[in-house]
Amino acid sequence: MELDERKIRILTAIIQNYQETGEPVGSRTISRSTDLSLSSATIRNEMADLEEMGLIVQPHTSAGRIPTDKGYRLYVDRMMADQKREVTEMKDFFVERVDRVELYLRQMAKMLAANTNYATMITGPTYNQTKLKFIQLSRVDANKLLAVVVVEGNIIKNTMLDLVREVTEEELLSLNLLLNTKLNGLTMQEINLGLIKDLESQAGIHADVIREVLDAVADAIRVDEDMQVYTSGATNIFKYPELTGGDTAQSLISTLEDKRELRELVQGKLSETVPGEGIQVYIGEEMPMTSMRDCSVVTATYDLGDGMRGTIGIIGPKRMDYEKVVGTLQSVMSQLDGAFKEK
Amino acid sequence: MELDERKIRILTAIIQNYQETGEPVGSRTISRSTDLSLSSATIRNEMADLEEMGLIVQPHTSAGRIPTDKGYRLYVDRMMADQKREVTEMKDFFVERVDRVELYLRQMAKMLAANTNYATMITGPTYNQTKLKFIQLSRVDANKLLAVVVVEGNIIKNTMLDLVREVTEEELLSLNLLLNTKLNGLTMQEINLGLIKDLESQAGIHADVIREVLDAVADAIRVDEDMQVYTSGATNIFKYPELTGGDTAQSLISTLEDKRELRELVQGKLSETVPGEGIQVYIGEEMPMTSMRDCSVVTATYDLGDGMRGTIGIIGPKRMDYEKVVGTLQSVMSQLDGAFKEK
DNA sequence: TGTTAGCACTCATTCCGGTCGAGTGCTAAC
DNA sequence: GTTAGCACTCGACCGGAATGAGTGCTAACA
Repeated sequence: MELDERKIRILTAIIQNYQETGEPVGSRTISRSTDLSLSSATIRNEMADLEEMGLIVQPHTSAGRIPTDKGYRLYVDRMMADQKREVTEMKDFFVERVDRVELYLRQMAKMLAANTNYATMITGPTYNQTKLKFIQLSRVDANKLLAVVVVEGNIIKNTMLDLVREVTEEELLSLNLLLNTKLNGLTMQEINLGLIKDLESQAGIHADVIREVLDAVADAIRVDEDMQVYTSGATNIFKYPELTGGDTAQSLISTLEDKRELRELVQGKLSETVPGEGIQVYIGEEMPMTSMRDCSVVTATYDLGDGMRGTIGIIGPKRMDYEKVVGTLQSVMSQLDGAFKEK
Repeated sequence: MELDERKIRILTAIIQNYQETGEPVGSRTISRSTDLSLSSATIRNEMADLEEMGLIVQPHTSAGRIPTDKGYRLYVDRMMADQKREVTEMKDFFVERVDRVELYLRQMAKMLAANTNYATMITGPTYNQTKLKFIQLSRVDANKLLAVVVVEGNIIKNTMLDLVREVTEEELLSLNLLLNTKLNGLTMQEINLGLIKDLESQAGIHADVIREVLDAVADAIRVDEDMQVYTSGATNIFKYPELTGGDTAQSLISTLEDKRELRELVQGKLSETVPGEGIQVYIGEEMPMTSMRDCSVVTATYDLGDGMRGTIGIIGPKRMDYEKVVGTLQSVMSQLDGAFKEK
């Protein structure tokens, strides 16, 4: 079966109409709304073809047609290919510049949800490739040290560590000096066993302490476990009747609330993301999570500079306004790009 | 109208039955379920009295009765007066001891939600009365300082500050020493203008810098703005049909998601909480927020020691199991009590 | 060969009337 | 004061008729 220009225009018309109304769209509607000036009967013939091709279905006999996942996929792919997409302007897009990434991302999620009317999620950046900038050990109690670690982008992390062995004031001082001179500017990957051995021998204090300190440092900038996920606008999904029927709404909100699952998803996806464009669309069954089988998810990877990358996701019904969402995400990307980079 | 023992037993029976089923309860049901051995007709007479007193209503003619807010209030007040309440044991109540209060509270909220099947919220502690324990200024960049503030309970806060004026290494060293000796052990309230003047004169460096640093310290331990609120189990409300009808579920979840409103509520409530027992019950209309008009909220104030107090709230339908909830909260309170105190 | 008008058909939705049953209020008897 | 009996109310449920949007198919038309 040939997929000619007219069929595509009809498919597009169906998708766009369904996007607005959420109702199955009939042949008459298409016949009037498009500028093809074809009668409903002709449209019906074409629609029969489109259905045969698996791009649209009717939810029940004698109802209008709605697009299938495959239909959306075709539409989205064509849309993504059109590079002449204009960046949609955003209302109220003013996020105050703060030094806390966390707050920034939280606001960003909120803003995105308000602008798109979909649910949003945004993950904190991973620090994989990030360079250490500053390490400071301070005595807080007799046998309690506070380790403060600053990485590039001025992200601050800290942990408290209980010492098994006493450390003198002088040892602490030299340890601080040693750590800063040796580790500064290195990424986590670059701190290998050889370097650790090297440090241990040079420290002049017991190896246990060094080991403990390094563990704390690693702990402070650990990525997997406490990668934060911020969500917003979960209740937006109530705006789409096709998601509120049954318990899809409930399970969806559950997934958004319990961030663990989202985190795993993102970590799985992130690794396979192509570094290029970065914006990806997952439609219905393409999502691994069952709770999102009735949704589409658009993700984008942001880069705060210095290899600190995270993911933004927009979760909505399959009939979401892909064009707007992709545009919005691109505009956000450009805002985020290097937002925390040194000026 | 006299409220004798028998009426109270009937009211209690109605409330408890309604608690389980969520359906209006009829006279026959009461007649069989209680050990009063009265016929349904007698119960009907009593129920008519109870209705006249405004303790129960029928949702429509010829339906069973359900308790009113006033009825619940009576029930709860009597229950709270019974001090011989046994502490309900909790399943899976093992929160790993962590040094991060945040994580701890988050887990706590989750655990509570899982145990009670209601939605829960828990606020981070306020630091009003908290004493400073340790201050550390470190140079990160040429004109960027990192201020790390540790308060009692080993809560760590930090901010980055940009200096308008250069500070030498020696100045930094003496500043650290000065700050620690002068401010250690003081609460925020105790750092007044006289003390600041004193510091400025002793510092031997420009007053601007002192001012900037103190602002940063104040900023780091500021309480109002970024008091965190952790919620969990929001989707539990889907388990109660009377909350899912209409858009109450939606607006409820919205309120839980958008923590701002909760924060304001808690801040309002907290101030008027009597320091004694601490557990309070708000039924239906007693809540200031319209989105919670169909709910009851049970709150408790916890004390981590050193005056770090916060609030735990459990949000459920009016027919929530007050007895269990109050018991659970009390058990949690005893766990939390001084959990972060130095041993 | 592509397009269109007409027509019969399908099927979800809505409305309506009837039945059912749980529950009540009232009265009279115990 | 308690209970049995009875009429009454009203929501819930069910089945059928009416409605209407939308389709597929066929035949006519350009």
